[in-house]
Amino acid sequence: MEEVAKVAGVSLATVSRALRTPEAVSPKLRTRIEEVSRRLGYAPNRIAGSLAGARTPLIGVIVPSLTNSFFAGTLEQMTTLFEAKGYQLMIGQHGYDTDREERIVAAFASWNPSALVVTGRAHTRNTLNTLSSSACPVVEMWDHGERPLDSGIGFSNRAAGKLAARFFAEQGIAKAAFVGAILDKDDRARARAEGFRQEFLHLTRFEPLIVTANNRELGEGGSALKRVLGQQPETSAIAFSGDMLAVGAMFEADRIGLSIPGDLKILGYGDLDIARNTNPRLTTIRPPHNAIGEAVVRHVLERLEAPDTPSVNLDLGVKLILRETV
Amino acid sequence: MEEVAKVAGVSLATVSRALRTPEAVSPKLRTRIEEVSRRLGYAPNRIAGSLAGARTPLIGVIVPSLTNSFFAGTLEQMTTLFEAKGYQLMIGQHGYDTDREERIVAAFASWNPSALVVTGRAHTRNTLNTLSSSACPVVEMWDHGERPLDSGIGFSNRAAGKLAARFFAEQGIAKAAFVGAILDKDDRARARAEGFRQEFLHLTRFEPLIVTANNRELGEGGSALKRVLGQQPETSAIAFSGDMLAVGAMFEADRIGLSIPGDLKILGYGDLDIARNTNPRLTTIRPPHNAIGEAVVRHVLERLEAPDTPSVNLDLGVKLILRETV
DNA sequence: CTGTTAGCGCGTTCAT
DNA sequence: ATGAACGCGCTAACAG
Repeated sequence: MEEVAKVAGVSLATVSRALRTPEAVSPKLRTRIEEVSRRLGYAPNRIAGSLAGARTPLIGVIVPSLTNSFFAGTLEQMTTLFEAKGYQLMIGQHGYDTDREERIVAAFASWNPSALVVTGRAHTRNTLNTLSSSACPVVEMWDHGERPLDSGIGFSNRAAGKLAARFFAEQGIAKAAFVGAILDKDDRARARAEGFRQEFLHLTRFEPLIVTANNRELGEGGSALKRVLGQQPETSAIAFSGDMLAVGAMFEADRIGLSIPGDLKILGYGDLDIARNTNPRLTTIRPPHNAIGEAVVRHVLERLEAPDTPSVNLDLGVKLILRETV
Repeated sequence: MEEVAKVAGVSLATVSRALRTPEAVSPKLRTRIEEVSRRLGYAPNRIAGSLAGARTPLIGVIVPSLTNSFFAGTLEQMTTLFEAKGYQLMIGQHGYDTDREERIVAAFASWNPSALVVTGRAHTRNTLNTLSSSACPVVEMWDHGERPLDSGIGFSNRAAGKLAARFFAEQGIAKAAFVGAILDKDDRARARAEGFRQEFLHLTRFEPLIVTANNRELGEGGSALKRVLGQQPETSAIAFSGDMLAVGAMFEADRIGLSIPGDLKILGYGDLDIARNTNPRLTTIRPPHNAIGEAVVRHVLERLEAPDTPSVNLDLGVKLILRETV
């Protein structure tokens, strides 16, 4: 910057202003400075800039997994929307491990980000402390419940589970099952399972079978189906914690000669692209995936532009997409 | 930090040392300082630290898309491996837009990262300039070719296309097609398409049909199949630029009563989890996805630990996974 | 509108 | 082994 200033014949401060707040510099100097800094290939040092300015254009976003297409989608959306406003996403991933989350949150907070976005509502004490003592807006996304730390934007996973149970109960199903991926670690999937169990029991007086899958991929859907049928042969309907598991079960059903929905009804969750392309097409519950990313960005931007904007706690709801597997 | 120093009754420098290089401080003071800083919830300011230290623990990684499961997988892997060494990933995504890439690279470079990892070999002049003038190691991943900017770790997409063509040619196929997603933007998919076309033409003297799909999802695979059959009804084998497209085509084939591989042979690319679960199971080409992430991390770590480590240019190769759709 | 000056919070010499 | 002092590159006040 010193060199630019020297060549352009101005002071350091003017160079800084010309690049940071061009409207505060006379057009003549501005163009000259811009020209010189381009010619010299000058790139401002963000680190020094933020040290002096006490704020970075960084938004920390922490998700459990990057390969989970929901989070990948949210991140892709947020990246694009924030980029347009000059913010840059700092992405963290903890693999459903709250201790790892704690370390990542601490690391992110030390960068003085403009905002911090985390997934879900289950955090360690320390995470909570770090989050609440950081000066920036904090958003908990992808879940909904009472009293978020700061702002909450998502939907009730428990309600999603209940919706599935109610749907099955209305069809007069007595023997149902819920297959969930890593229910021990994924508290949102667990909330759906729990909502399903409670509501189904409440409405039908039958206790549904709950089965845990080891991951959210197709192969596990197939083997989970076998386990369900082994433990509860009369099962006539299964709800899954993800579309991929559901599709895996459909493939497996095909292999063992079960017809869908005749012999077995299948309900997915996610409404991924694949859901409207299988044969038969998959009935599924759609979370507000696009709405979440948009709402988070909009809210954070508002808070950043008008710091007195109040926190929010939004429930964006879920939707049953009726197709052909139920 | 000042507060910690005061409470512990030492100087700022000693606090810094106790936290940064504990072995340089007497055990007594060290434990006292650690205790105090924990009690006070002191979190060092990374920004100030890097300004003084002239290097950040940040690794910039730029991919075209986060929802593409290959890149998501590589990122997830890299996140975990780098995290274990105290590095933090800074992730960027440009949606196959080289101008956006240029801006992201510039933004990342201004953070003084420890390393910069980009996807592919096609970049704008400015990107190339920024990259080569940044002091850190630079890795171009997911593709292979002559003379990378600094280090290259990937495989030859052209060779992958040729492999598919050779495989079809050996089966005596005359009417073949290649369906690729966004071939206008994704230069790696285009390299596969081009390799396929050249090799198939070379071996059979038949020009294959090349069709572009608008995205890499299942729905597009189905409609691409219809387009292929419309333009070249005698097509007996199709290679796809992605497994999801291939599976979409399989579903569509099922709907229109085409049997696979009897009436139509299908070859995927990616070897996603779904490939070994469809009925019939999908024959596909597997890129070295896990090997890429690992190799990038290993190489970057080596360069960081021993700065005189030479650059590399690795071709990790692809593999044909023979299953039941060909 | 422009220049001068004072830090931002820490790592790192250099003395001691 | 410890402390004092400097400076990393820039932005924000202030003065002119």
